[in-house]
Amino acid sequence: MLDIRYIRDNTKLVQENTKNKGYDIDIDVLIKLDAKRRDIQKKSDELRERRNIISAQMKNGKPNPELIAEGKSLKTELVEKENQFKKIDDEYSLLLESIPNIIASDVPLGDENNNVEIKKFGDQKQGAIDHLDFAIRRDWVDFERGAKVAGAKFYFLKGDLALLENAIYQFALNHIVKKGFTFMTVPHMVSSRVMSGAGFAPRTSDQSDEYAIEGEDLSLIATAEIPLTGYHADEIIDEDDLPLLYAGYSPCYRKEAGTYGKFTRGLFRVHQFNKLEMYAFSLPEKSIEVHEKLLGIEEEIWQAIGISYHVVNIAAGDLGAPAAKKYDIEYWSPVDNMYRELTSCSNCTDYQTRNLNIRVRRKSGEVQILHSLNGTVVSLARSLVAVLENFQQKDGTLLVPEVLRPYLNGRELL
RNA sequence: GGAGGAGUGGCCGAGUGGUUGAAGGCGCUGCUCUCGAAAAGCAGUGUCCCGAGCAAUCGGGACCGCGAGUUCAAAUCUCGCCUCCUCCGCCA
Repeated sequence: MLDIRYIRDNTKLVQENTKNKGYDIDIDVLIKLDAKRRDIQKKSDELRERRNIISAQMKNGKPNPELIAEGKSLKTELVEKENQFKKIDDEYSLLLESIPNIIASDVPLGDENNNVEIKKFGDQKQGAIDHLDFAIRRDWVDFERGAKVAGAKFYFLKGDLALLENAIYQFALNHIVKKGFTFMTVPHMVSSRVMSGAGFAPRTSDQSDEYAIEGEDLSLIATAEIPLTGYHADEIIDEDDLPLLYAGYSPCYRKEAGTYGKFTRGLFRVHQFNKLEMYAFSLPEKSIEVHEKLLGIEEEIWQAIGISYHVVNIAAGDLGAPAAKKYDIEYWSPVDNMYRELTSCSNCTDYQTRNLNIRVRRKSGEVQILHSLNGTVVSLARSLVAVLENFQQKDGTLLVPEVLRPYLNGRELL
C-alpha cells in the first residue's frame, strides 16, 4: 500500500496515477475516510487520557465512588468510539490497500500497446514448427494424461524434455549463485496476510489467480516472490546488511481463469510450472540500480543460451498494482514471428514492504520502509517453449545450447 | 492428532490487578580515564499512531504472541486462536 501521508499531500498526483494504472478509484473518498478516522481516533485518545488520569489518582488511596462512576461512563463512551473507529477503519484500510503503487517517472503511459522497446539482442530466426507439435512428435510432453490426472492445462514432461528443463534450471541456478544470491527453497503455500501483502488477491475471489486451500488460511503460491516477500515481515534490517539478494525455486500455481485466447497453446500458459526467481531487498535510494542489475542478470542468461530477445519497459496500464516499473524480456518466436513474454522484473519500491512492515535501520538510527524487487531468472515451461522453437532441427532433433550441455552429460543433440 | 509446559524490549531475564514502556544483566552508542587498547566509571539506547514545530524536540495515545472478555484500572484474571518446547501416536 501507499503511505497515507503521501496520499494526503499528493492527492491529485495519486488520483492521476491510479487512473493511469487503469483503476477506477476515487481518492477523495479515501481522504474523507482518513479525516473521519483521525477525528475518531483523536476523541478516543482523549477519552483514554482521562481514563489514565483517573486510574492514576486511585493508585494509592482507597477507591473513590465518584471517580469510579466517571470511569464507568468513560468506558461506555470509549466502547462506542472504538466501534465507530473499527467500522471506518475497515472501510479505510480496504480502500487504501486497493490503491496501486506510484509509477516511476520513466514509465510510458497507456496500455500494453505503449510498451517501449529499449534493447534488442540476436538475430530473428524465421520459420519453425510449433513447440507443442514438435514435442509431441518426440513424446516429450503429455497434456492428455495431464488432463486425465488433474484437468485441463496440466501436463507431464517426459524424458529428454524433462531433462532439458532440469539442465536449464541447473545452469540458471549456478549463474545466480555466482552472482551472490542466496538460494532458498520456500513454502509453497502462504497465509492470506503474505499473499495480499505481496500484492496478490487473497483467497478465492472470482478475480483471484491463486488456488486457496479449503478450510485453511492458505493459498498455493503463484511465484516464489510471494513467500520471499514475507520472509522478513515485521523485521527491521540493519543498513549494513542491504541489499539482501535471494533466489527462490518453486512450482508456481495459477488458475489463469479468463486468459484463454491468444498464446495459450501448449506450455506457454499452464496451471503449474517451475520457476527460479530473484528477490531483492534494497535501500530506497539504491532500488533503481538494483533493478538494472536484475535485468542485466536475466539478459546474461538468455544471451548465454543464445535466444534472441528484446527488453520492453512496460506501460503504466500493463503494470501490476505493486510495481513502480517493470521490464519484460520477450524472446523472439520464429513460430509466431513476434516477441513473446519470457521473463519479467519489477521494482515494487516500498509498496509490498509497507504492507508487510519491512524496514531498515539507517546508520543515523532512523527507521524507514525499504524497497523490494523481483525478477525471473528462468520460468521453466516458457523457457522450454523458447528453446524448442529456436533450437529445433529439420530432422526433428533438438540442438542443445552449448551452455546447457554440461548439465546433460555433454549431449549436443536431443 | 493426543497430553503437559511456555510465549515480556536486539538478546537473556524479573514481574500474578494500580508509581511498569516495563527491574537486573548482556549487547550497542557516546563520554571520562589512557600514548593507544583492554578494564573500570558515567550517560544514553524500542516501535507505531495523532497533534504542535523549519528543526532538535515536545504533548497525548497504543503496544509484554494474536483476538475477545472481566474491571474504575490488565503484562498480570477469564475464554478462543497461533507459535515454540517435552512426551505419546503416525510417518517421507
